[in-house]
Amino acid sequence: MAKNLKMKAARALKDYTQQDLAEICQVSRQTINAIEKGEYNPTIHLCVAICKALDKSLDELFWEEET
Amino acid sequence: MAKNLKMKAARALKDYTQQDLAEICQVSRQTINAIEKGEYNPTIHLCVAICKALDKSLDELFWEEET
DNA sequence: ACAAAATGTAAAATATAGTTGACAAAAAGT
DNA sequence: ACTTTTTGTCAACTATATTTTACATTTTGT
Repeated sequence: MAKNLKMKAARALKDYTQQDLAEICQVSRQTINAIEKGEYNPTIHLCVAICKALDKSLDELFWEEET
Repeated sequence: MAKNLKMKAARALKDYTQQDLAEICQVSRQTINAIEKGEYNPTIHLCVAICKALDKSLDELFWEEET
């Protein structure tokens, strides 16, 4: 899996630390870190929570062009 | 969780059975069934595969308005 | 240079996504 | 009415998302 730089950028735009975002989404900091690093595929529910926290759409942050 | 009727409708529009969609997405028929029934949250990777199979966007099929 | 905050990372545990096989109920075809 | 296809559902299993604890590294602030 590829790194999620779009998510990292959107988080930076909001001036949230990984910890901040984790708390808003009610997951651990490591989970946010792992998603940004592309280490695993989060559930859609978590993706939606992240999108709402960052004021972005699913397509903006999580669409994957490659197979 | 709520039923995913938008996904069911998009599948109907393509004239795919749950089995058809499952094979395209390389998951079991029961998994597709469970997602349409709203029994669990799929991973983003699977959501993207479903969207591609049904020619829909993530926002069209998987955005959740409620918390 | 130093301290504090933020990020990267790893191992062991838990929760839940997804599989497999099997059968019943409902819908569609003839 | 009958047969076939599709869908719903259940139980036991496997794979993996996510947690917790803990520590090292990097970045930021003073």
